[in-house]
Amino acid sequence: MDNMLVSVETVAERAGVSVSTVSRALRSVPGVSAATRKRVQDAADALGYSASPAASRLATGKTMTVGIVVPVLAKWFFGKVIGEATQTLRQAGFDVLLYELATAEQRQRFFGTVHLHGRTDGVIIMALQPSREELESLASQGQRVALLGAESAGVGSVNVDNRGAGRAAVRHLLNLGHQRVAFIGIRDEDGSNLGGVPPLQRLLGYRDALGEAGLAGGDVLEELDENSVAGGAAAMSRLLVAEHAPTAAFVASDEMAFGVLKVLRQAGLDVPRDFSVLGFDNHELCDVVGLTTMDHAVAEQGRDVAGILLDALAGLDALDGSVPRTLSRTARLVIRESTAPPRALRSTPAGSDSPDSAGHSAHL
Amino acid sequence: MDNMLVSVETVAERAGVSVSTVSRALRSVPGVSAATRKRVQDAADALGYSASPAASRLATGKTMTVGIVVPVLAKWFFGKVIGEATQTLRQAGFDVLLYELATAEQRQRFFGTVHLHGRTDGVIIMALQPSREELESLASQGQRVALLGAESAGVGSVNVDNRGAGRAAVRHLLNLGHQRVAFIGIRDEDGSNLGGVPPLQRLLGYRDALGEAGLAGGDVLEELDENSVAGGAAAMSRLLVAEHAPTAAFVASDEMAFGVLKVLRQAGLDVPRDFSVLGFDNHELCDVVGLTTMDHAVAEQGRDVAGILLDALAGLDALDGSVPRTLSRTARLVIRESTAPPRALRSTPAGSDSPDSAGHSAHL
DNA sequence: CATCGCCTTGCAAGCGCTTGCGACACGAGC
DNA sequence: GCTCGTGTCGCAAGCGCTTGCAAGGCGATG
Repeated sequence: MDNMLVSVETVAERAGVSVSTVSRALRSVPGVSAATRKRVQDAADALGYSASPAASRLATGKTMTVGIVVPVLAKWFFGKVIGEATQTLRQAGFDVLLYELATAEQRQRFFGTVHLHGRTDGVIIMALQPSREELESLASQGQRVALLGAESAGVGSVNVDNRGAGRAAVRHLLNLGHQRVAFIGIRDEDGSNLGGVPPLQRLLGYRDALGEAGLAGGDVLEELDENSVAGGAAAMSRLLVAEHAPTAAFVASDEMAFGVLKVLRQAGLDVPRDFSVLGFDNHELCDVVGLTTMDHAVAEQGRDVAGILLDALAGLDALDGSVPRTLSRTARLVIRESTAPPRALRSTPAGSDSPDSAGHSAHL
Repeated sequence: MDNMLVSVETVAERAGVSVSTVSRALRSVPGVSAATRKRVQDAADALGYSASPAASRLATGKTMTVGIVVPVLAKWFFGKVIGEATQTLRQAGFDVLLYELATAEQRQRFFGTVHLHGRTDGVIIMALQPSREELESLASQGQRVALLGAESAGVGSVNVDNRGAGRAAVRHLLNLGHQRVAFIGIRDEDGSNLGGVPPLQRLLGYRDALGEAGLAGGDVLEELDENSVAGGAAAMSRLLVAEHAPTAAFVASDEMAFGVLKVLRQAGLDVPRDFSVLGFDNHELCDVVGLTTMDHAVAEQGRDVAGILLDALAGLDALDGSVPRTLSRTARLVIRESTAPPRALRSTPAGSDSPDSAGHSAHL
């Protein structure tokens, strides 16, 4: 209830002990009898005391804060994963400092200067592949690091098997009978590698599947664009004018897939009758539009990466040079209404299935 | 380049001055000649020096950090608005600490204890209506406050005219000829008032419009549920079994509207031929599904609320007791393909318009 | 009964920065 | 030539907490 005027001293006086005892008692440091500890605790409660973080940070060197770095906040994936991570971190008593590195210039500035030192004990870097020097810079600032959607030797990370997932996704399309399957992927914005590694892995998985099916020889049906509805739409538009247009597409993100669905609709093509679309993320709106996609347990990833950083932070004290944990999960196919066999393969002649066979077509 | 070992002293030695001069020079405090200032600056740069935030916080009492409090992160609206706000804050040299208050219990704990004191200089509270005591608690912790989606005397805030917007939305439906317009709103989760004031205002606007049109007498067509796709779907399902089902609905959030569209589709009803839907937010996916909605410039709101807090923080020094700024913006209708005159009013007999008149129907 | 060791507690020295105040040098004004 | 003001700078006292170390009290031990 009281305000900023209460300091250790006030508590010490009220409890009739020294400040050092107060400090020890409140932090459960051994060396204080249960009786005094309780007395101190009561006094602190009564006064509404809360230790000044600045002072204890200065004295201990620990900030009990971790940073989370993301390329962009206003995307479902990041909101979700940050939300989960912060809950986990908060439970462990950590505050979280947020850094959005939207442009290459911001990224440059962030890694180029000593900013984190004394602000955070560790940092979670999401969907950004830090270079060796960048990691070293962080280490020299005393930061523990955990990566999500990236990997680096000696650094804890959580990943999904994007290549395997890409392959599985395309296999599904192939198994349905599609011969011409396109890939719509994420292009790095402004030249830098903001796109990250996962998108590339998905592309490789796509090629894997095509190669295994003996379909690698044909003309390439790979289109990259920015990771957004508009980007997906633009990419699909380009595909529509290809010499031999595809009958299905594996899209590297659900948001882009939404754009793809939009363009297909505008083109008068029915999904999945005329064209199949398979996304990636299992975005919360997939269910609404009936998009088949690859789910990679986004919430769990957030929890995992937070846990890994917490481990690394704990390992600071336990001086066993334990290697940081690295997790990899495999994505799973979620079938909805945007994928089906290609038209040519239907048992009934084209057009015989009613245009509005409700419940069997995607809804965009 | 160097690490944590550089402190003011190192810089002072290298520049051949005292630590106090270094401190003043680096912070552009008057009382240092241009020559020495440059010398100090060079020395600091050469050493890669960066002042320990903990130490300067302890000494000055200012943290150069602001907190952002949101009820949930994984929603498009919050991601967007936080993103914009953090950019603005960072430009002003502030770090941002993130607090997600997902449950009533977390909210209780957050406001019930002195947590912010010494951690942040101010806090932006989003979509949460803080009580008088809660605000006083924050003030006693030395926090400046700015609100988004809430109002309180003496506190800066940004708001949209939700009531006017609700009224405008319903007017649009009424003008199209709808007689039975439903309202689907946001219900507070777990009993607390997490729903906030804006949803209530939208409901009042709905009633305003109905009243003005002389339609207030009929049976109530108001359904509340949680702010999510599922919630919207559930609410719409309930409306479908009403004695006299509505022909249009104004939905208090786009996400809920998506759920509404989903249920309508499942029920075999065409939007907008059989039913009109009007949402709220102008969610980035509205364009994809063709949802008519009320736009309230989300990004601008983020920038505005950050600016207001920044002003309040600056006003700390300038001791004119200037009243905090309060902004209110009006939403605007964005027409897409989910609204149209009710079936009964069509110029052509029912059914004569082809079922797949592309470009004129919503796509869910 | 004296001694030793352990458990509690307090003292005081920092942690790295900021800032009021005094010291000093210099040019101006009488 | 002396005083005074202005502009630069350094000294040292904190800011509020943590922690190594020493002091004191106690029961256990020989």
